[in-house]
Amino acid sequence: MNDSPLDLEARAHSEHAQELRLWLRLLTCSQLIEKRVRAGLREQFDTTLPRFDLMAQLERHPEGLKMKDLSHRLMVTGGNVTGITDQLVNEGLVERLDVDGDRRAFRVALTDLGRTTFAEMARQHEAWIVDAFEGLSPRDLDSLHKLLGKVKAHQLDINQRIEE
Amino acid sequence: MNDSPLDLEARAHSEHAQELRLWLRLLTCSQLIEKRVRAGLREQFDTTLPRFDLMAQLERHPEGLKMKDLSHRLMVTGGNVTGITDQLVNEGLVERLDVDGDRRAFRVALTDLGRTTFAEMARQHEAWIVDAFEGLSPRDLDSLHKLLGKVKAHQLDINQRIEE
DNA sequence: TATTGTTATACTCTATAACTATA
DNA sequence: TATAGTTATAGAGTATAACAATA
Repeated sequence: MNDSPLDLEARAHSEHAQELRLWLRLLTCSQLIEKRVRAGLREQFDTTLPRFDLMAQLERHPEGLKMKDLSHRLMVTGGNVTGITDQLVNEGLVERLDVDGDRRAFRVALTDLGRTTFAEMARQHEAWIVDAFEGLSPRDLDSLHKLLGKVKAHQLDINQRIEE
Repeated sequence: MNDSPLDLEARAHSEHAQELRLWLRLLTCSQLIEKRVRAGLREQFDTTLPRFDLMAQLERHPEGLKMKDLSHRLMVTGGNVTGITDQLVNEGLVERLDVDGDRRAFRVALTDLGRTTFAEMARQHEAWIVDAFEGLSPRDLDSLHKLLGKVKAHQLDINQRIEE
């Protein structure tokens, strides 16, 4: 498969070099970890990250989530959620349940099989992630989390401005 | 298009909650920024991130890069590089040049048009990135860069072990 | 009229494997 | 035999837009 280094960080060269370098490093880190997670999900569970993410959302909402909520939470458009949900329904991991008082919508929820399957995947997923941050002290983890919190807050801020 | 928050961070709940939360936040941040960059490249330049990344590599190597080097640097397999390169060649942004002493290979390099086109894109790209990290002080930027440096080093470390 | 969800379509990116041509 | 690159294929993910059913 892929080799190692990737020279993505190579393209920083202006007065805003600091921001560019940071972005490229951020992108590199998340791509490297994400590649590992995707590969693991495919090899060990024959599944994909979007499917895992959808199930993760449902695990936190045992009563189920409407398609629209899923679409919003997963940051993808409706048609995609339909597709992924269909796959999971076909495999018996997920089911569509009625919503009282709105016959257009329904709740998507994990089945028993879905719950036990997800538990296994989540356990393994956790191990990959712990491994990914192995080199960092608890203090580092905390600093990183806080700094990224600022970044995230600013992004959501921008998005909100755009939506209005 | 997409709304705002995304509840991806919702799935953290074990003794390793710290690592999981960090990963989900890291993923969220890079996805939010990446979405903005992709949208901008599409809307303003009718191009894509992989194409931009390929051109960015070439800009740093005016003498050109071999397909294999590009494949390695961009972390994708050879067939993909052929495809993206073909597109860029068709649009006159990039060209394939001979390599002395190896008639199997050639150098891919930016054309004059490619160079001026890329310069424009890079200028805009930089503005998006600066904007994305607007809320952070130079000190924050630096801390973040260093911490992510540890993460990256560890990932490359793991990859190396796997390759051997 | 607006909303929920589906369907149909098209495009990009990706990996894999078989292939050609050089080395 | 090994390497550089291409081709062919298949699959995942995405957005868009038109559509049906219900509110």
